[in-house]
Amino acid sequence: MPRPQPGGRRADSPQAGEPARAHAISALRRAILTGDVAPGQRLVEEELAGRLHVTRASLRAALIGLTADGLVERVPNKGARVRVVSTEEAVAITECRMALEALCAVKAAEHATGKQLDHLREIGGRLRRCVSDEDPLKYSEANQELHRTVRLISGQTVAVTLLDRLNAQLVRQQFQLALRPGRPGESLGEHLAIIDGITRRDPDAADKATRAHLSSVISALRAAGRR
Amino acid sequence: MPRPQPGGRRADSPQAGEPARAHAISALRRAILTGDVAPGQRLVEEELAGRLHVTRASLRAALIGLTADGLVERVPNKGARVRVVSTEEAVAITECRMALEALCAVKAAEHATGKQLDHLREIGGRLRRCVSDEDPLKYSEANQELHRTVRLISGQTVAVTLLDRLNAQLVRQQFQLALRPGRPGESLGEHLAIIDGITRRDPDAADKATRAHLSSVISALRAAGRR
DNA sequence: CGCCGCTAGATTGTTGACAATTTGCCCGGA
DNA sequence: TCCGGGCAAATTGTCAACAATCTAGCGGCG
Repeated sequence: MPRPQPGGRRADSPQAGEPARAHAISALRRAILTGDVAPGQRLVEEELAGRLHVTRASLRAALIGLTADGLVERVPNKGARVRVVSTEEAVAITECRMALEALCAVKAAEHATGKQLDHLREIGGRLRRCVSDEDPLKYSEANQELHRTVRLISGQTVAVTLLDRLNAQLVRQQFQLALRPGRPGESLGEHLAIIDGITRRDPDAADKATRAHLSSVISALRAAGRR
Repeated sequence: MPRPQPGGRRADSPQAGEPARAHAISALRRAILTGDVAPGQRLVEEELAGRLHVTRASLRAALIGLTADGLVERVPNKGARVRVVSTEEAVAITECRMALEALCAVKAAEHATGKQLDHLREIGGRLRRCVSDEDPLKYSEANQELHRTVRLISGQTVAVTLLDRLNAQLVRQQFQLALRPGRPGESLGEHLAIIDGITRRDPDAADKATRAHLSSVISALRAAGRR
């Protein structure tokens, strides 16, 4: 039965448009990001199509889209696999993040509203609390929100789009990093420095703080990759 | 010769793999970049498929790929159009370029081989000659090669990939810019400064020169957009 | 005379079947 | 035993037809 009745289907894909393709994309993306499908694993079109209740054509379109996002690798006539990012690639990606996030931080420092600055300060307080409570998961969460907020304030939609793509490729590494004991406390000062630079409306300080933070992330990535 | 089938398609699409899709992508991309199809123009699947001698499925896959590259805009159930980049968007894109090209310039200054430096100097000489000959087309060409070479030397494959995408969206604007009288002479100094910084292996100078150059490009974009 | 619903055309989204390519395996021979 | 040809299964690439959706023009009604 190709038509799942209104009550049926999954509990997702709410929006209309290209239902099958959109559903396939979001489901696959989620599966990759959460690790439900392992990196390097083959993605056989027919099998996945069956599992997601879409046709091969729709799933193929989804694979093409995810390939552009860097989450999937496709080689002609051989098939698609979940992309594996080596430590070196992760470092290179983070270097690009450094350049782009610094740009966002500068712009954020230049034209943030008072309300937005309050939000940043609030996040800073939350980060502090998470460290003293030794809650790495919540810390990682607040961390993500910090970066996201800085981007939002910057208003650099192009840079934000690029950053979102880059970050999606690193979720696994970042997750591992966040769980390393001591890491949150290590990065807290760097995060606070970024917030400080922006709230003081000092673009240069925000730039330097962002770069310092991501340099530290690169060191941590390298250290984690060596094991 | 790969395998010219007796039926004889067109005189192109030489490589194997996904012949139809690849052919459609390259043909469409070329058409968009050269302006054969105007920005904002609707891209009707059936019509294009017929023109390129591929089926709608293949062409649709190509459209999805080009959408990810930012060359095409697709809205569900309404169709695809050639993406138009406003002046503001062009500026935002160039700001991202600034961040990423500066990164490449720094890396290039840090680890370029002597041979690569010779190549840069050779390009510098060519730029000078084009200005004194007042040949804006050749200048633009050499300009492109300069940026491409810097990226190549940097070895930052991730940044290069992003930059290629960003640049593809700007070809039209850059082309218009290059034809403005006086513009080549204006940017010559900036380009030479970039080359100088890299050949002197001075990352900081390369960084500053690259940013100065792209700031100038942004000014020129704004000026051109106001008319 | 102007506005609303409606039908018809055009266009996109989806489907299942067909063709081409790759890969692993089996079998015969040295 | 080891090697190579070639067959067969699996998988991807392509195709043409079908269904859903949107757009525009037209006639009826207030």
